[in-house]
Order: sequence, then structure tokens, then C-alpha cells
Amino acid sequence: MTNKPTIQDVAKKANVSVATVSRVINEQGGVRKPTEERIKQAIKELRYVRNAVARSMVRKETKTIGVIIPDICNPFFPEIIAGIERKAIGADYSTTLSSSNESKKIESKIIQSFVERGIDGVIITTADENGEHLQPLFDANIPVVAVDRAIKHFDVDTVLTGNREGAYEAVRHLIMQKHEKIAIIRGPQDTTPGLERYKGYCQAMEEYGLPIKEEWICDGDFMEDSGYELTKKLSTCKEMPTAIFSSNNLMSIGAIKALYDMSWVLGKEVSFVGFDDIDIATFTNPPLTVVSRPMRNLGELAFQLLFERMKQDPLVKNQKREFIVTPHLIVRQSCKRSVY
Amino acid sequence: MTNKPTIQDVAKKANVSVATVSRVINEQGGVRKPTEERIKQAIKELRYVRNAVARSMVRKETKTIGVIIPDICNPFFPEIIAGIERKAIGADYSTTLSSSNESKKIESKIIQSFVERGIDGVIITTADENGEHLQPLFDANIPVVAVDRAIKHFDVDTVLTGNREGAYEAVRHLIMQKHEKIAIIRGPQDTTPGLERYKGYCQAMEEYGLPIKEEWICDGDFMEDSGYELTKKLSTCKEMPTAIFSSNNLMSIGAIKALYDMSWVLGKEVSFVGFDDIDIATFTNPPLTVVSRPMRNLGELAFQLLFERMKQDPLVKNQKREFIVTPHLIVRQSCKRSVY
DNA sequence: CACTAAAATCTAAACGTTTACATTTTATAA
DNA sequence: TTATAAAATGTAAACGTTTAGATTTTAGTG
Repeated sequence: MTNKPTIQDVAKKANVSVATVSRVINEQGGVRKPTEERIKQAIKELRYVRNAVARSMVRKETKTIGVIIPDICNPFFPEIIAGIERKAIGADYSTTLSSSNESKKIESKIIQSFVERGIDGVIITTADENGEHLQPLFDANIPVVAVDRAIKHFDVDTVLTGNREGAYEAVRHLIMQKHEKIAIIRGPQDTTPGLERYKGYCQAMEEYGLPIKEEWICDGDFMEDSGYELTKKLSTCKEMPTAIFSSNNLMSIGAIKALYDMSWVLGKEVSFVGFDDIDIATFTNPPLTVVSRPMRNLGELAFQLLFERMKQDPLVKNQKREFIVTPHLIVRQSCKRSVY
Repeated sequence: MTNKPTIQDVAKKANVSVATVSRVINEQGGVRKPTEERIKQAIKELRYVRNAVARSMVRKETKTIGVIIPDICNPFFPEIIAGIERKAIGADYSTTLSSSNESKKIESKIIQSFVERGIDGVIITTADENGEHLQPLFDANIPVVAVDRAIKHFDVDTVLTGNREGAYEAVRHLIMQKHEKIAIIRGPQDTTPGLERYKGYCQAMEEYGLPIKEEWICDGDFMEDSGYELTKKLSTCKEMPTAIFSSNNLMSIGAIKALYDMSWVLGKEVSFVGFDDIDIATFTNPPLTVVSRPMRNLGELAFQLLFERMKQDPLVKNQKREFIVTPHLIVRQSCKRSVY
């Protein structure tokens, strides 16, 4: 088949200039009705499709946002993406998705590719919260919104959860059930969620004068396998915990599987609270008590912040904004009152 | 800050032409060592970043694939995307993601946007298998690979699952457990998975001379709520089924919730097999017997097929290819032998 | 040294749109 | 009817890269 029709072809057919066609395509007004009709007819007959690449070159914007997440298969992130996308579509933005698999190196490559492609803005849950590797984005004046994990090295708009608060409530709930020996499966301490949730755990324990034994602190990596292995390891504790607080959803899944494999009776021999609600939480026996947060709203808020930044003059330095969404505890039945 | 440096600036600084700089950037050879070093030094000093948009205009390729799925929060699709992305990255492609939310209208808008943006290829799980609304992709000579759902109106490469085969094995398993009254929660009959899985159910029932009562056939929409409502509705059957086969993961979740809410004892009062394995399946009590398939491999295969198409001359008409990935049954404990 | 062939490098058009400024057309008022 | 202002439309440069074909430089041979 022949080459695709261009705006030039439409102009020729409608007997006008390309500027006039451009005015009609972009609905800018300033074109007489009969002229407009002729142009629209020509577009239809030629089956003209505008070329967004050419437009991007002139306008220096691509109407595309980049989303960088660590793990698409963690149920948390699809919810975030659903929220972002719902808003992005309404604003005529396309969403380019990339997963870093918790690798700073891969993330750097993604960022380089995004800058080259002229991405207008980026929403990121970074693999490395230091964030120095995000320098190319700032060099290119590309606005960034961080979700769930903060970025230390730059001032960027951030959407977080009240991690400490949520963890505090979770551990406090266990304490109110008379648990005194509470273990934590914490996330990487160089991440905001990992660190803050751990702090929430410590705060609750200290507030009630409870000991924090070294062997009760298990260092996970937010992945299911680490939750599994660390929970199994808990069985070798000198002083067995009677309750476990897990810092994220996948580690919770792993932990529950380990409890099952060790024939520890959830809700009886050991109580459990996890951070982040997922479908599975209602299916475990008994259903899990969890810290929940509105994931789609997080995504929508992230896009909203980014959208405002993309509309702004990049040279105007505005104060960074930080939103902290409050999680809440959903009490199901995985916490039994301790009879000690 | 001043405008970003262009290839022109690099050329000036290195005392060469833009063509020579382009040769170095694209590693095309034919440049003397000292010249190459000067150019690389200039790139570094100017912090030059190549402009992929300009390149796309000249080359008429964007190194971007579009992925259109119905529902990002269905755990099936993140796995597919993980598979696609793993391959895409290796081939230097970016992945633009869009969810249609099972809406043909939204899907048409996504397609229009993808065509305008010069997307090089599309992987789609379409909202409407007739597929006529995909016409703009074919008009634009954009290769398409269909995943999980076929496209009737065009010949496109397709990656499917042995839906009928998987459903047949699932239902047969129930029959071998002496179940004779088996209900199905089927997906939309205008979709390949919906229809083929229903056919597999029928084939198994007919093969063993078992009746298929109208009231045992429940029409769902692949979403959790439909699984829930339809399972509840089963309690009003004149002739109560003793087993349920659910045609997808989310409807299985809904169904299990309904059984729980109705206090039907899973694995005792009713047996259950679902299509697609998900984490939840191991957590229900008892854990679910399911039809499983290698989702990441589906994604990788889809990208592979698309990649080959994108490399091909679009005017060369090759035979469409169809791959059918064989699912397998994972027997857990949600099927109790019927004592009838 | 001269000639020729090969290698290296350069020139400038092309890709398709947008838009600033120029030109033409139209409408209105005197 | 003429003049002027406003509206409509046109012209051509710009955006930043790639590359075909031209030109220059270099290497090798007689």
C-alpha cells in the first residue's frame, strides 16, 4: 500500500493550507464553516490519522507518563496502576510501564530510556530510596512523583502511607490481646515502608513497656519467599513469640504458608497481623487481620500531583508536597487473645 | 536553564558533522578512533541525551509496543505483563499499557491513540472478540498478537490456552470423584475462554452420560461479583449440584466467598474446581483444585511472536500462527468424593 | 610523485506536524 | 463607494535526528 496520508495530502484535497488543516484538527477555531467541512470530509476520505510523533517534536511533549514499579505481580501495584490509569486516560495521557524488579541498575536504564523518549512525567516506587540515580530526570526537568517510598536526594512530590501509624495500630492490636512476645517480619530498612513500619512496631512495644528481642526481628525483602523462610526460622527462637506482625502482603503470604507447613495453628498457637489487605486475607483460616489502605486512591492522587506538575512551568520551583494516606486496621480473626 | 544540547551542539564541539556524531551514537563504525573519542568527550561534557522522538520521525518506528488488557487487577494479567516486559526490555522495547475494563468503546479509543502514537506492535486481550474495531491497527500495518482470546475478524497471531482441554480435565476430575450433579460458572460465551471452557465442561459431562441441567449453567462475566451472586443463586436449584466448576480465577474467589457466606462446607457439602491458579487457591480451606497454566510464558511467547512480526516486512503476508499452551490440573483438596 | 581506490567525513533533504508572522479576504462604517 | 479593522487563511521555518549521495582525505601501488 501507498504511504499513509499526511496533513499535506489533506490540505491539497481540501484546497487549503496545512495550517488551516492543523487548526481544524486541533479544534482551535478561526476557520470558516464551509472550509472546516471540506477539511473534515477530506480527512474522512483519505482516512488521515494524525502523527503524534511529529506533533511531539514540535510541541516538545509526548503526552506520555512513565510508571516505574518494583514488581508488577505484587497485587499492590496493579491497584496503584489502575488508579493512575483511570486518571491518565481522562487527561489524554498514555502510560508507559516498567518494572525494575528491585534493581537500581535496571531502574537507571529505565530512567535513561524514559528521558530519551521524552516522557512528560514519572511516577515511581524506586528500588533505591537514596535516589541519586534519578538525576537524569531532574537534568531533563521531568517532574517526578514518588509513591509509597520516599526519595531522599531530591525534593519530589510524594504519596506515602502512614506506615508507622499503621504498624503501630497493628502491633497495638496484638498487645491489647495481651500478646507480649511479638515478632516482626520487616522490610528492607533502607526503604520508607520497611523502616517506618518497623518504627511503628518499636513505638507500640516501647509504649507498653514490652521487650524487643533481637531474635524476634526478621529481615525480609518484601517478597514471599523471605516471609516463608523467616517465619520458619522463628521456630528456633529461644523465646517463642506468640504473635507475628508482617510488614507487607507478599511476606504475609509466605509467612502463612510457613505456619501451615509447621502446623502452627494460626489464631491459636500464634496470632498474626499483616500490612496491606489482599484477597487472600479473607481466605486464610482464620481470615487475617490486616492494615489496609486505599490503593487506587494512592494511584489517582499520584497522577493528580504529577498532572499539576506537568502543567507547571518547570523552572518555577514550588515547594514539594507530601501526602500521607492514613491506613486503617481491618480486624478479622487471626489474632487470638493470649492466655498468658 | 538553557535548551538541551542537540546533536548539532555535539558536532560543533567535536568539530565534525552531525552525520559523524550520529554514526558514533548508533555505533555504526566508519569513524576514526581519534574522531570517535572527541565526539564521546563532547557528548559527556555537554551531557547530551539523544532525542528518541526525532529519531522516531526519521526512522518511522518508536520502539514501543502497546499492551491492551481488560483488567490489570485480575492476577492473571500482571503475570502476562511480567512475561512480556521481561522480553521487551531485552529487545529495547518500551511497554505502553492500557486497560479497557472490558469495554469495546474504551478499547477503540486506546487503539486510536496507539495508532496515532506510532506504536510498533500490539499485544491484546480484547474486550470484543469480533475484533472489527481493531481495523485501524490493520490499516496502519501494525502487527497484533492476541493473548487468551482470539480475534475473529482478522488473521492475527494468537496465544491461547487449551481451554476446552483444561475444563474437560477439571470436570472429569469431579466425575471421577463420583459427582454427577456438576454446575458451571461460565464466562461470557462470546469469548474464547468462556465458550471453550463451557464446551470442555459439556464434553466431559456428555462423555460420561451425565445430565446438564439448565439451572446448573450460570452465566458470569469473569468478575468476582458475578461468581459470588451466581453461586448464591445455585442454592435455589431444584436439584442441588454437588460440585461446581468455575471458569476463571476471580469468579472462583467470588464463588468461594459465597459458599462461605452460605455456610456450605467446601470440600464436604460441595466440591469445587476453578480455572487458573492463584495464590488464594492454596489458602482456602481446603485448598482449591485448579487448572493451572504458565502465565509468564504466555506473555513471553506473545512478545516473541510480536517481535518477529515487527521485524518482518509488513507487506509480506505470512500465515497466522496460533499457539495453544496446555494447562494442567493441580489437585488439591476442594474435591471430596461424592457418596451418592 | 602521481594516480587510483577505499575510507572517512560532510551536506542537506527528509520525516510530519505546529505556529509566528504575513497576506488576503471579508465585514462594517462613514 | 471607499477605507479600515477584523477575520480567515497562507507561508515557511522550526523541531532533532538519520542517511543518501557528494566530497574530501588517506593509503597503497607503480
